[in-house]
Amino acid sequence: MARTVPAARHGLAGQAPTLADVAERAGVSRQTVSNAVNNPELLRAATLQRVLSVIEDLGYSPNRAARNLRTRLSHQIGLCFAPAQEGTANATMDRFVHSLVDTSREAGYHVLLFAAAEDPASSYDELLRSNAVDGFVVTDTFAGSPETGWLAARRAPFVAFGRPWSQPDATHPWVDVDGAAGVALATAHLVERGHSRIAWIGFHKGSFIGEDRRSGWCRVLAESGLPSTGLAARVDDTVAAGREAAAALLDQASPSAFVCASDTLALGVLHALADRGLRAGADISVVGFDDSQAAQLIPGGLTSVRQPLEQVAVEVVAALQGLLAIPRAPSSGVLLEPSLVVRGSS
Amino acid sequence: MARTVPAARHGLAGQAPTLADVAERAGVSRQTVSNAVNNPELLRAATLQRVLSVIEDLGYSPNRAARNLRTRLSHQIGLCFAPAQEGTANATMDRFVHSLVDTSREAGYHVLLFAAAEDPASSYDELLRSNAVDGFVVTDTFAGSPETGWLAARRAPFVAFGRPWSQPDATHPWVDVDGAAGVALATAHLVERGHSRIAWIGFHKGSFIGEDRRSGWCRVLAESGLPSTGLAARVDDTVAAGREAAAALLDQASPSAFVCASDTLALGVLHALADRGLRAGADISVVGFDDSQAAQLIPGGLTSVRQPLEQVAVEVVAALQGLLAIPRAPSSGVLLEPSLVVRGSS
DNA sequence: CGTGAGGATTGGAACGATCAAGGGGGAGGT
DNA sequence: ACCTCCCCCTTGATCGTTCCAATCCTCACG
Repeated sequence: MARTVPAARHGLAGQAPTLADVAERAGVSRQTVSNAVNNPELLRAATLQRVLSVIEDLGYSPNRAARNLRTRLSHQIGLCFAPAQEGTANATMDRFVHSLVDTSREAGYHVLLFAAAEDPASSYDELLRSNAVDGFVVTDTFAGSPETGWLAARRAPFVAFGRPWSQPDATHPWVDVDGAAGVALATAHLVERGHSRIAWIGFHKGSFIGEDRRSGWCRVLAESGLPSTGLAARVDDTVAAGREAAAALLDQASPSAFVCASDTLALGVLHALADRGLRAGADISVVGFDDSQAAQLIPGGLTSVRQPLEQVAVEVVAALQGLLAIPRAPSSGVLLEPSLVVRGSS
Repeated sequence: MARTVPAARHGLAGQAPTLADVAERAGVSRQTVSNAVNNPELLRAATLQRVLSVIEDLGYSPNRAARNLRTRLSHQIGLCFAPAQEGTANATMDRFVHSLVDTSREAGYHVLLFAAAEDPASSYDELLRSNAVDGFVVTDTFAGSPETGWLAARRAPFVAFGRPWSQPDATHPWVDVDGAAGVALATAHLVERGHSRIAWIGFHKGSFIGEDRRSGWCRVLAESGLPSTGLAARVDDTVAAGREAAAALLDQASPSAFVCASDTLALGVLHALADRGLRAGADISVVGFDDSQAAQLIPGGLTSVRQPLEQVAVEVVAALQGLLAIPRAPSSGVLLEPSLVVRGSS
């Protein structure tokens, strides 16, 4: 029946000190130590000082599991990690994830990665039911993904990076980058450079993102009184498709510049130019979208639209915090402005 | 004094069912439900069946926090996420992280990301003390990072992606890719193509990785009876440095091919070639290292050494599992062979 | 038919934190 | 002197799971 005396543990190496250990050593109760950590303003200055110094001495950190169990909060955010497709220049994930991790840390959250299983819903569901995460950050709502609808129905806290294109009645918070504005920047830049026949290579018509970006091109051309007919192509997001589309446009519409919906497509254009001995920048201008490593590093450099991913992360975390503080808060969307990074290709 | 009857909870939406709920409904004890989940072989077939179907009905998932608290295991792996530097073509993180997440899931682990704070040790320490993770995966031991030494001293379970170059007496498990073998592949490939003056552009002498990779170049040249003197440069890992080094070598040593320690440097070489109107592949061959997006997508394509990151992840997880199963297991290192992806630049 | 062996199942305690409610004591008002 | 209030701190209960030891059941065997 002999209960282990807490004091006996102090010697045991490898045994992390608990709140009770700190309490005993500081001569206060467990709750007081807890308050010292979570609500320091409740303690008298002298007591706080004493407790904190013991915490320091013992190297105490609250046990996450115990805290999570009691508070029903994990202080973890789930993120489904979809890496860049091989063969594309998509560059968002790396930078975004880093920003998200940084921002989350400041907000007291950790980022838990998971991969989508065969059944997408089950991964989310399992994490949620088991209380492993407090909420989710959902990216790639690009493709009109079903996750958002599913999570919303389940009343799970989540913030989307990407607008709910296909569900105009969606009520979840989201953060997105104004692709149309980015492409408008790019197009205006080319107009300013004196180009009058500016072509567009974008995604298929079914892509909301593609059409949104395209609208920026349309708008600036219209505002500038420049032609757009016959100057647009809509293709798959691959280098090969961009190359073919560029070749066709060069043959049929003699453009002097290309604006592309992605760096991948822009690289396709560069291929097509190289095929004909044309020089990017000098002979034909090219602008991409995403500011990928490839855009930054290829000889000459590729002018590209850069998404403010750091700020996206900040807004996402802010929205998620709001959501967790007030579960049924009114939803809202945040639209951020991208910038244009000018390099040798224009 | 009225205790809430468990049955009362069934109606409450939003309240996740607990083990006790399942037990009551299945007419067994909590422990039996626990066994059904964790040690099904202990139950009689009929009982197991019954319990599992109730679990299914109720949509029960064990509460992670409670389980972690009791077992002192979090089933989470910590990974310090260092994104690719802007302005370089380093491409390892994205692919590796994805593979790690996938492999971990199969092994029953989740990946927890964190960012290195000002004090590197404190981030690791806090996660460890608070029991947020069971172990770590440490990358970037490239720079002879102090984390490994610190973690080892703390007897924290961790596996390094990267050899303990600077600590030959290190006893932790590690997984690495044989850079020398990769560069040897690349050099042999160029020799086979008929090149006899093959230059090397690598990292500064202090870089163990750089010297390792360089040794692959040396070895193949020696084996082939080809010259190496005057054909090597050691510079910063930037495009600009690669460009300058290539220019200098072209002027002074008239090489017909370049092998580089990174795609970043190789892109610098491509710049230098472009500066002089030389065509990569046709006039001068170039091989990079890392198979970055830029290597894959630039016009012509850049031949590059590709690390088997998927397999690295598998080995890392396996090593970590072993470590967690037997804390003081003898350490071991795993060295994997990279492959060469041949593209237009050679 | 009792009995022991061994597998299946159970109840109580514990993991380490927070919540909710309950004191002790000094200051201030009556 | 007494009551009240507020501040600071303590005590007991609880979150949902697993560990441990004990109990129940089943069945073969003497």
